[in-house]
Amino acid sequence: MRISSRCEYGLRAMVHLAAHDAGRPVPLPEIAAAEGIPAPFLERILAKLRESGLVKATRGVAGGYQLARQPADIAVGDVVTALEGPLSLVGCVPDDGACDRAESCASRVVWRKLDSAISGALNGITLEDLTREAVST
Amino acid sequence: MRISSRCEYGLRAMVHLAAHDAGRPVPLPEIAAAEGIPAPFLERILAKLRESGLVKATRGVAGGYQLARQPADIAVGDVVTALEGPLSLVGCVPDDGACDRAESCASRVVWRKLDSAISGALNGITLEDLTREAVST
DNA sequence: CATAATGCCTACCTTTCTGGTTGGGATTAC
DNA sequence: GTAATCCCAACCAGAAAGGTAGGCATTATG
Repeated sequence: MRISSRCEYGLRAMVHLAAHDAGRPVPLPEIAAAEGIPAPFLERILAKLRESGLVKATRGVAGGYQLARQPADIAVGDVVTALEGPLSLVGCVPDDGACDRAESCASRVVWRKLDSAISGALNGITLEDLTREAVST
Repeated sequence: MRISSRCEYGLRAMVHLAAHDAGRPVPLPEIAAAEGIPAPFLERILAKLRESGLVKATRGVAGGYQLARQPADIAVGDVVTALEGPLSLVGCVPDDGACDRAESCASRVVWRKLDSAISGALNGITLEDLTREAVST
């Protein structure tokens, strides 16, 4: 159970955008260089974030990416969900019909609790919280 | 971010052992049949659990598996750690030297918090807690 | 002892995911 | 028109997941 690079990169990029927001869009190569992320890879990550409505892109020469909402309105959970799909850890937690064994339901208690612990942790932190902690360069 | 079948199967097997403990070892095929787990796959899972000292095996005709400790002394986190390796989600959380970027350290706050939320949830539930909830067949 | 039930071990296989790269387009400020 | 930028689709190597096959070691029982 490990966080994927995609997810880590995505969050770092979002924090970068939150910290370097000065009205103008931030070009992808700049983010990639500052964060040490392979540019083509970051491109696909930002594409997902754009499809999920978390960032907006401006094309053309002075283009780049910007947060679509205020940093205080974007939770870390939003970013992770956009990149990794639903936070749910096991199929039977959201779906009540997938579980037909008695013992299975016993362990289900665990996954359900784990699920809420994770969502709680991730949804309780916003990008604004993170920029406060970052060394603003 | 999804719980692996290995982990789910392992926990179910452990709950089964906790619920069906009558002094005699429970043979693997019995667990496999009761829980709907492919026997050869379960075999490797139990091997890991045995190496981690969570179950003990008896060979020979009336052999099988038993919990190595009392159900109240085995946390779900023990099982997950045995099967999935350390619970840590990202390399830089335990290792202080792996992180050289300022922004990276900002997101580190997230992973650290997530880490403790997960460990808290998993270490707070024991097998005994789970057998209390299971329909004891 | 022979046999059958069991645990133990190694190797293999297929599918999917991860983390990338390549290369070419479309848009737009200058 | 040109250069910077976003957009997109295809491809690729390596690892992991999930599972299978087959054989060896141990032991209770007749």
